[in-house]
Amino acid sequence: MTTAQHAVDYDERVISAAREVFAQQGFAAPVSEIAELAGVGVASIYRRYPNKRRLAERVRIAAMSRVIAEAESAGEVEPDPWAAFVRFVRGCLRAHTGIGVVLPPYEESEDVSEELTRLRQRMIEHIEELVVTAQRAGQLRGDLRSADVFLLFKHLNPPLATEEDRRAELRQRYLELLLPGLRERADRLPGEAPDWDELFQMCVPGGQ
Amino acid sequence: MTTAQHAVDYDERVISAAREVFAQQGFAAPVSEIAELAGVGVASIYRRYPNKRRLAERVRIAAMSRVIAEAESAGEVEPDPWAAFVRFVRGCLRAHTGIGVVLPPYEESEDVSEELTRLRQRMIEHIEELVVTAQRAGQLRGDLRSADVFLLFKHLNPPLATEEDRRAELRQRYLELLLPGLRERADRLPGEAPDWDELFQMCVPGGQ
DNA sequence: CCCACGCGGAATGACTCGTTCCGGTGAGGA
DNA sequence: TCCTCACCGGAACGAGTCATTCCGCGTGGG
Repeated sequence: MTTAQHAVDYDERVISAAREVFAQQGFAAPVSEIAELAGVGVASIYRRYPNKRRLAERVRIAAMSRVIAEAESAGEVEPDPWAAFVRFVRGCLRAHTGIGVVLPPYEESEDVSEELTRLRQRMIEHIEELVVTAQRAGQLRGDLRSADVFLLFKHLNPPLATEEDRRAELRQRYLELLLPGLRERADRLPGEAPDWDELFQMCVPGGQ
Repeated sequence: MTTAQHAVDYDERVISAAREVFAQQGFAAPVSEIAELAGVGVASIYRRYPNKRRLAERVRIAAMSRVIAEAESAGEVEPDPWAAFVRFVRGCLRAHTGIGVVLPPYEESEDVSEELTRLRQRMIEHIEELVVTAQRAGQLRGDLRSADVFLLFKHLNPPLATEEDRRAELRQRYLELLLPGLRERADRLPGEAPDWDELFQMCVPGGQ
């Protein structure tokens, strides 16, 4: 069964590379890049998946499962609702979760598989629960909706935003979430300060 | 001078359309789309600008000037430092300011014009001042840096993010800015609630 | 009524990317 | 040791996209 084992490894490397590439660059990323990251030839990818779209679907299903797992474990590990919520958000943003792959539609006319639809529903329900629980405890601002969580994820995964995100209304909403967090407050945690020079260089065009 | 006036109108329409298109889709957007939005033929654009890059440079210079103007007027109009800061951020995000065009580098090896460099410096100084002033007044969280403002703008302009933004460190930082704003607090303003159904449909893939 | 001038949009050539094809290679059997 | 053959990497192919250029037309001034 050496051969079969080998095939499994191959699969795993490909899926993992696809998650990373798709999450960072969106589904428009070239297959060749996935192949390179996985250290295989493109043909090996096409030998296992009929086309790019199917590969993407597999990756999405895997990523959604991870998000669900993240939500479940967050609720179990952290008794405090706010802590659970924060743990979930942070967990989803860890690279290996691949939230960036969960968010964007592959294409306008994607015929969504049944499995994907079911997972999506479960995922939403889990997030809903985390939000509502934290709100009932008076720890999460009451006007937050689970849709906001997706919005937040989307903005934290810049390259994945689609046409609609640009709508002024959504930007407005996002800003409303952000600004209150910027005001000085006694209970703010110190937190680690990033390297300011580096941050500047990365954020400002034509950086010195 | 009817002809000259006509040419000016033309120019203005093109620049304005370019700002909109570039801000929304990034500099990779096709020139033809700018032409269509401006209601002119592509040739008319190339008759006035030698190539796409030069057009982009013009647009950036115009946008940076507007950002600077926004910062100046915010400081003058609002005596309260926090209000001035918020007004500036909101002002930059208004479509006609074109902050989305200011942020991204056009390309790796862009030879930045002198004018652009000078404007960039002025812009940074203005933002610095707004931030520091609000901090001295104890209204803006003290760990905010002007670089954060760019980071914020970048994330509020999803399609413009570049390779580097995805670095885990930056995401981490951004999250730190966001999360405190989500906690329940007495002084939170009510604000207008968006249409949740619509928000969901836009944020969740395969939306019902 | 004629004629440049300026315009819109089609044509061109370079390039990217999904998918397929092909020659090489190494493990395993004779 | 040599032969197979299943599997692999990367080159090849065809379609599509986009920056830039070219061309014939409409029109306003003479």
